[in-house]
Amino acid sequence: MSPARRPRAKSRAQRNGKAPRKGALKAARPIAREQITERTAERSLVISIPRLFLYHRGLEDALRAGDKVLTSQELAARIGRGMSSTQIRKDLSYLGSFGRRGQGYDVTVLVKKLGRVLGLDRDWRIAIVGFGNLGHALGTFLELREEKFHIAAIFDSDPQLVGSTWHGVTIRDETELEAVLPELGCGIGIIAVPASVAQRVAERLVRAGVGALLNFAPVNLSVDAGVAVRTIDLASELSLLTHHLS
Amino acid sequence: MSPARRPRAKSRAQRNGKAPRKGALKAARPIAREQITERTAERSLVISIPRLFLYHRGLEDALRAGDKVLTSQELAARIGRGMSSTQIRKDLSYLGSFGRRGQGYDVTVLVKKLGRVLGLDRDWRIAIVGFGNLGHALGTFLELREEKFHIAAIFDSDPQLVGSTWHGVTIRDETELEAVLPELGCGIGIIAVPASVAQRVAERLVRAGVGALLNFAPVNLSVDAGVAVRTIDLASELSLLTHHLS
DNA sequence: GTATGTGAAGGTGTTCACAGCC
DNA sequence: GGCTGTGAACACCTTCACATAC
Repeated sequence: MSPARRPRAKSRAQRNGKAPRKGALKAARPIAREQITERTAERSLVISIPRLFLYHRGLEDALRAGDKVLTSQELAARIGRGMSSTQIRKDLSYLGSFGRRGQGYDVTVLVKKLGRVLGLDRDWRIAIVGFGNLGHALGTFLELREEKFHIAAIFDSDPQLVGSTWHGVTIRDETELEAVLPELGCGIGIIAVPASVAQRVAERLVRAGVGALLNFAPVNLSVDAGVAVRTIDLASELSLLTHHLS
Repeated sequence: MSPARRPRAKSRAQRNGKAPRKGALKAARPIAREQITERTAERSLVISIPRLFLYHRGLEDALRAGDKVLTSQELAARIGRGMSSTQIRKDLSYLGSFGRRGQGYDVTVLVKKLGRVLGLDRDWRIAIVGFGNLGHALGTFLELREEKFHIAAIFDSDPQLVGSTWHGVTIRDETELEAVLPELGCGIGIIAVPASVAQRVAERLVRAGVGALLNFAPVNLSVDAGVAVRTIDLASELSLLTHHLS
């Protein structure tokens, strides 16, 4: 370590003579007593997955625009809103070294790498439960716009709907869920049913082998640890916006 | 300060003789050089709005279940997933002292307080741009399920739709947006148009006086600071789930 | 020169531990 | 006894500053 290398304040470790703390990695933390909830299980550690999606989208845009090489600054500018080039470099460095110093990042290489990390290089089969207005709209949207996602099963409790087909998929009665779903190999379930039955539907989907749920009912689903849940609550989203307005 | 009050490690301030740091509040930070982006502007400071919505929903559930008083632990259990009672108490303490020590929180008082903070005690008028499958589903959902939100204007570019009415609202041509919208007093705009035109629609909504946007197009909208934007990107949500599965 | 990659510093949000009160 | 409210401790994530590489 050469002299004149640390013009900022002295490091905390130097000041108090303690060894750097990062090594321990929360080894012996006392287990929380007041809650049975398992301790998150998800280790996001510095790099955040949602941010990687932003990068991926930005890079895809750049690719469409014809860029072959992109610097972290250019990517940050493309993404906009508060993304710093440093943050991008830091995140990407956790996936390995893909850039060339002095040049930037090869767009195709990086898109491919991110795609693999994010699981975008595979196709996914989806089951929709609840094929009313919302379920129908979601299905249409995905079927038309997203090549990676295929609607492989549809369930509803409305006798008027059950039996008809939609884009080649037969709409089945909700009671058949456990019987039919396992052999269809759907990893993802979309819950577009009223709030009152959402929890029950979630449990049944999980029992049928679905490992991830996208929930549009305004309830906090509780499912086994190991099952991923994302809830999109339109009312909450709107309320967030109103909060900003007042 | 009595003796025997600090069994944990000595405070950083004590160890290195520095005064507590929290006072300064990032006063003279050098302005970022490499980006023109304005410095977030949003101060969330410890308490997070989305979390308050969780509390609000949990309390409403409790109210429906007949609870009059709730402890922070009970609320945490009701919300589930990684909410700690400490976190709840800390957040609520920023809004004032509403609990009774030894007892808990009065549910009705707290619901009302949170509702006021979150802007849930008012009605809101919404404009929907793009009335295809998704726009239609969103409109129906809100009209039927959410009393606080009223669809007050609908725009589409499809001549087949323009002119017809839906729940008493006439569907207008998108070109009329600037002419019609200002006098309808819509604070919120929902963007349910294809990604390719979303940015343009956003700009026009903002010019027509809309202060908050809920965007379903998979693009990062860039709008004036001061306009709130929430983007719900179904593809990204699904991709997040797939990441969990692989 | 330019841009990446990365330890260390710096802030921010969460958790702890306990005083205060019922 | 129980539960709230809160300063301080802590862990996490972001930003800085600079060595390294092109």
